[in-house]
Amino acid sequence: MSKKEKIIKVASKYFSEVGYDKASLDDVAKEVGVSKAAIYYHFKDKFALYEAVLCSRFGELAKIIDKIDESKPIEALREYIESFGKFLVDKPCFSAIFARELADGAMNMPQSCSKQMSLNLQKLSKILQNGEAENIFAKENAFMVQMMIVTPLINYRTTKKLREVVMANLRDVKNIDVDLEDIIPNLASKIIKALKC
Amino acid sequence: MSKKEKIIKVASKYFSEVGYDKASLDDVAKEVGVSKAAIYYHFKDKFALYEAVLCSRFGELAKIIDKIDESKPIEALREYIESFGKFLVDKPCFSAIFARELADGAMNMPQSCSKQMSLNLQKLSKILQNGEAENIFAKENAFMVQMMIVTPLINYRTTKKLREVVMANLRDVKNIDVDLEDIIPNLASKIIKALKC
DNA sequence: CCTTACTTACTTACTCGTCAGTAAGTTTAT
DNA sequence: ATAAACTTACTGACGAGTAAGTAAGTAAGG
Repeated sequence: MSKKEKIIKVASKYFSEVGYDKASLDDVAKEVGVSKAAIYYHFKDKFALYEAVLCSRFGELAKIIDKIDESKPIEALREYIESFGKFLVDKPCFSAIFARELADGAMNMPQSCSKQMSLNLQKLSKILQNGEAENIFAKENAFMVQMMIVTPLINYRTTKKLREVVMANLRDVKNIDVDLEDIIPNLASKIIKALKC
Repeated sequence: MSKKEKIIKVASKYFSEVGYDKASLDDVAKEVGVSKAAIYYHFKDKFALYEAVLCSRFGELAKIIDKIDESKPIEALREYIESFGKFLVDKPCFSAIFARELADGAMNMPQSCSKQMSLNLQKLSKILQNGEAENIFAKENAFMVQMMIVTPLINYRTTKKLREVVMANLRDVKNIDVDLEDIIPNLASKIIKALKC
């Protein structure tokens, strides 16, 4: 792995763990084993490094989503949700970064990333429209459905500690802290049920 | 309104708009019309001010949720979702702060707040259990249902600009940017449908 | 095949701005 | 008079970004 790739990898860990502002490039440099100026050799500034992290992830995701066959609406919707879920499981840093980005109003999301998010939404929109044409789904606001899928999943990862605190507070509420992997098919089934005519 | 209350109000605006780290107490002080040291007269440090903001909001929310009559599961669930939604509409600063807190893993959420969040979850859990006992709902993970309710709603507010960007990218995907008020009953119906046996 | 010119990929050592937090003094209300 | 509610003016630390230097490699010319 090149130094540049290593910088991206370590930076994505820091951005994920502590957020953009608290992530210190001094720390990133120290962990990579280079000087801070080496980061500035490869990236124009802190934000360019963040862009590199974000774009690589959103690019991978968009590729996966793009492959989904949208002809059978229910199967396609399940695959859409499960693909997204699997991506979060595979890329543990992505959940927190994405969640922060949404919470932040996607204020500093590079154009290329928002374009790829748009493509994902377009895919979902087509799936829903096909379902509507076949009288399987009712007419829906695609963005809202997107939010129903994306936000519970990305925030599930980020709230692990919160679940522990809540479980400590409430002894009678059980079985709260389930693995993300088990949550995904459950959410998929619920959303499909909610959308079916 | 006392200076202290005014500080909390302005601070909550800044925390909401730019997040904890970027919110500068110099800016808060300037907008309130006091010196920064006046903030330190009323609050031990920046985090204590943040706690005050957070606790006042979570306290109000918990009071509202606590009043819900949980005997009729479906009506109670609808009221739970709509009360939460209404709270977000009434307190526009809360969405972003809550969203950031969840994205952050609720790392710096004061105990008193996580306790009140636990109480909300307990209410939801009771509603679900009553529904289960009456064979209206299946057995559910209350935390996951909580996430399905809370995360789309809080992130809906924060993603207004993202929706505009997406709509500019995709001309054929229409009617995405609906008011939060209209989203709430829609989400409530969908979640109830998803949970019904 | 070896020297010169140039590039790549860094390092060291700094600057500069911002911002949380404070010490000490001042005004205001009771 | 004295306590509460401030203000002024500062410190100290941290972190983004940079200027200047350098070792190692590559290409070109003689």
